[in-house]
Amino acid sequence: MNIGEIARRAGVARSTVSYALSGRRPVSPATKRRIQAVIDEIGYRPHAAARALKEGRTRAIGLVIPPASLLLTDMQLGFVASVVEAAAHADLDVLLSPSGGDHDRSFERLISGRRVDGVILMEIRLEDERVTRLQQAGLPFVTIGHTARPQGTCWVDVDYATLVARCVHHLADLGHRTVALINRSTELVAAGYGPAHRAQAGFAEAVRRRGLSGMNVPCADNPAAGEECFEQLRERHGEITGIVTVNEAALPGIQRGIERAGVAVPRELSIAGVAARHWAEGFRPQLTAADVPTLEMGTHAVDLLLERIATPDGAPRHLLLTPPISLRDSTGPAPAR
Amino acid sequence: MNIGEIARRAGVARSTVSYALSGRRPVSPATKRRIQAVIDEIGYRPHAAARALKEGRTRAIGLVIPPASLLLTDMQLGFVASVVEAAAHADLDVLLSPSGGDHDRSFERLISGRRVDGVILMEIRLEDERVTRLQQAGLPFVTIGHTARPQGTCWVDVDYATLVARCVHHLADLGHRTVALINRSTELVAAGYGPAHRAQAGFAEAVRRRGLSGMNVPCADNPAAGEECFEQLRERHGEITGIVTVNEAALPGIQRGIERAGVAVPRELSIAGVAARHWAEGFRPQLTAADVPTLEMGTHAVDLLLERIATPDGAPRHLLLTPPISLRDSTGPAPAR
DNA sequence: GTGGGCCGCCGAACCGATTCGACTTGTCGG
DNA sequence: CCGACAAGTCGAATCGGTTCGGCGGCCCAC
Repeated sequence: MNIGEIARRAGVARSTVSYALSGRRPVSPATKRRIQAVIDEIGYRPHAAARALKEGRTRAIGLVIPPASLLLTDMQLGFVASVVEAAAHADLDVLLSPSGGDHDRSFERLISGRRVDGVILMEIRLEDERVTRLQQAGLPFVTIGHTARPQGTCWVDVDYATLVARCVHHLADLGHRTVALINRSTELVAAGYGPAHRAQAGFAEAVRRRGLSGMNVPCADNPAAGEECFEQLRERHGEITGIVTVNEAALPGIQRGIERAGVAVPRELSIAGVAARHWAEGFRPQLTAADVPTLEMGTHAVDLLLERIATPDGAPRHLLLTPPISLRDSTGPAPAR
Repeated sequence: MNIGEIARRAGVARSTVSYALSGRRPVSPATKRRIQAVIDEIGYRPHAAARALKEGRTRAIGLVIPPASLLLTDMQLGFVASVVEAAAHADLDVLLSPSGGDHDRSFERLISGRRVDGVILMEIRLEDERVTRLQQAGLPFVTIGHTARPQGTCWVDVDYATLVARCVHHLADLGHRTVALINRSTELVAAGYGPAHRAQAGFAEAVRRRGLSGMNVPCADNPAAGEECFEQLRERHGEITGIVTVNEAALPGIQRGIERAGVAVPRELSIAGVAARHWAEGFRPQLTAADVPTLEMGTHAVDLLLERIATPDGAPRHLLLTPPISLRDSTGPAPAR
């Protein structure tokens, strides 16, 4: 069931079959029909490897995800899903590669084995050796999130600094004077994870501008940590009336803490944040939040990558998204003293 | 940077380079060293497509996942992660293919484009056309979960019927007389989703054997549905003292319902279930449950697949796992009347 | 009637690896 | 001293596509 077999059965040359399928040269309607009939009959499809070898491109992209041992957050999962979706739409296959840990063989295979035409990188660090590696290999790539020197690369990101700042402004507008940021974990910040850094920076700046008193609280990415974090906050800093959170995975824990403490939201305490819509709407009461558009981001990443594959020497394009804050039920006027 | 270039620089024939790398024929130590030196210098790796073309295998496997629009449950995510992990360990690449919905092009590309050496299928239905398609294509495959006629295929599955039955027996042993099963959604059952069917069957059988009164309650895969489901159960069937659940995604909602209703677990109500350990331990109080060994299952699936690829005509092997029930804090003696 | 141009198709080269048969050495035994 | 044998290497064929140059036949214009 190769192209030669099709050609034989249709009584033409292999090249004619190829041209009939690709349309790169005219083929008479009669011949085209005969070829198509044979193909329909035996269900032929070009051999991907043979085509890749000759064409010099694989019609596949790589998606580099955090190592599997760490559980993916819902947001990361959303990216993966949307990238896969968008790629399928563009008739591209997606090769999954865990990176970090001891999985660098997989990453290396992807790159130097020329298995893919381009790569999408998730969970970028401010200094990221994978970016360096891809640059030196000359393989087109797009990152979700950006490094410390974002100019030279293509990326899609959410403007955490601005979004967190907007949350702070929103709370300040409602009269809150003392607010806290529940950030990602200390380890992530130490590892140079951009969103955590930028959230912190945006928070600090907005707090300063509005003359509020604010504190930055690190929190691991899981419900238990969220609950503990919330309890400590209540215990030690009872004066806080507004919370901003960028830690999606901690939300269920925060909610649990709130309910156990019997705090009324938003009457006694307001909460705003940055989260995937799915999580914001799952929160009780529904969370006022900037909804991270994971689906759009995956689509954009694939689009940018395709563009870059087509013109590798074009100017690198970026996309910094600033989704609007959806006002839901978790924020309200600051309680009277 | 192809094998010819290496050969040229090392002053040998291309075939010699190939033999030096594969070791399929003896090459003198001196030549081998010279070749290795050149390779180390310019960082050569064989071109995956060329190798695949000649060898007739791609060193990649396909992983067919539910369509991305549906959010993956934590358990499904665990499978994906463990398959990717295990594959990386065996130096295999993983091609992701969403299936169902309008994504069948992607599935078809995988198969007839011979992009992969084998396929792992998730979320199998009792009657599944993808299985039929793979069989007729003669492509080795392993399913996670099994169809109505499991004899002819390779699969790895969790014995839902037995596990649910064990939960029922556990509750019965503790003196509970009226129990409910919180199952997956009505749609899934209607679509012929095996685990939901088998959970129901196992529950019914165990309830009958122990002479309990029991009811089967369908529930969608999300927290909100879980909460509603729990509330209805309390409202209409207050006599229930034991709950068995196989609906992982509903757990947070169930927990919320319990807390809002102020029910004491396990004093007033016992809960047991089947869930990934991660979820069972995240439940408050920690959930007595059969921990679905997602990590093991992915590893086994890859192992079975590799075996099948090596000997496509061997007898199909299955693996039906029955993990033990971990006794945690959510079950206790039935309350006295 | 003949030359030019175009349409439709064919044959061969090529992509980068693997693998088989054959060839050149060198060594050892008879 | 010559033949057998083994070790080490080379050249060519092959996998299944795509693509380039060329060739035959037909139509049309001069």
